[in-house]
Amino acid sequence: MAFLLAQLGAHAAGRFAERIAGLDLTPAQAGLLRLLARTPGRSQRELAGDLGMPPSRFVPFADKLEERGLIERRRNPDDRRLYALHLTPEGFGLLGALREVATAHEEQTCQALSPEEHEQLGALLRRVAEQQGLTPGVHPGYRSVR
Amino acid sequence: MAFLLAQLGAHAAGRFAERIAGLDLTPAQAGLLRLLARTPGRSQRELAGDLGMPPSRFVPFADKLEERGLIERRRNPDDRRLYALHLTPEGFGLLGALREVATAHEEQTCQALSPEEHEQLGALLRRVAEQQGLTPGVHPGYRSVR
DNA sequence: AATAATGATTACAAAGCGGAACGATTGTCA
DNA sequence: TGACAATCGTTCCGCTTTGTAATCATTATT
Repeated sequence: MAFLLAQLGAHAAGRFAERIAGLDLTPAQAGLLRLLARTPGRSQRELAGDLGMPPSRFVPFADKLEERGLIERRRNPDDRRLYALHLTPEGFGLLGALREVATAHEEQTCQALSPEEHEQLGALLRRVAEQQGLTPGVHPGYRSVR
Repeated sequence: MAFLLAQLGAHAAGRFAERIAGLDLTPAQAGLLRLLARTPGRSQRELAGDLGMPPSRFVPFADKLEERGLIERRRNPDDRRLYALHLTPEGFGLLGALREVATAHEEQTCQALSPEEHEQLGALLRRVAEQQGLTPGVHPGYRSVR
């Protein structure tokens, strides 16, 4: 059943990747936008950690989003070593489109379930996730498997 | 909740990968052993398709397992173009160890649930998987996301 | 004031990826 | 029967992705 979980998880992740490709986003990019929406102003190293990538790789990764005008690097006056990353207004706009895609994806994925079962499944998964020590909203699948 | 599914799936897959690393196996390698245990004698192209990798990449992939004496390429007398892949006795032996790891992984993953809930979760996931058109036992996560 | 530690960045080598092309074998069809 | 297309396994190759180590600027430590 853990196999089922991995199988379905990969399937859901794959379908989601296809959908957001229409917005010209990869799953990792969407993950960063989501992280910035929830907690703005964090340093690149922190964010890289949450996304599971080495800091060296985060730099060109953030560059692309900055060039597209979706995120912004602001200097931290208290500590000029680190940047504070923020969403631009364009970034917030794209985040809105992202949410729409996410809810459509949600519906399509759980099509087989009644609303009650849907809720039931969510409750069970949350219990498992919590016991496993997963941080809500942080997706460990962006990084390779070690 | 589709996000939760992907998150948990990646987590489960990652932990499983760590476990079987002790057997010097990657998830894809374990997947091939499992496929061969269920249906021996299939061609490389078929197996590559199930694992979601191009045939060109399957060759060195199978080479490693053959060098370790876990699988065997037998010529098909009826059609000498294709090989028939089989598990060796050593391969069966390792498969046994693999099953033990899998059940331990299963237990550890669903620790938070009672036996009834465990069964309940499995039933829900199977319903979703079937409706989504997933082939039982075939893990789409070995291939990159398209 | 000197040295260590931290964040962002660059440089670079290694591995992984899939498509195209090739030889061997088999199917098709006139 | 013979020519041609199709299939399987394999090799080749360019491209991308990956993580580690070195570098520079800034801050903490002593």
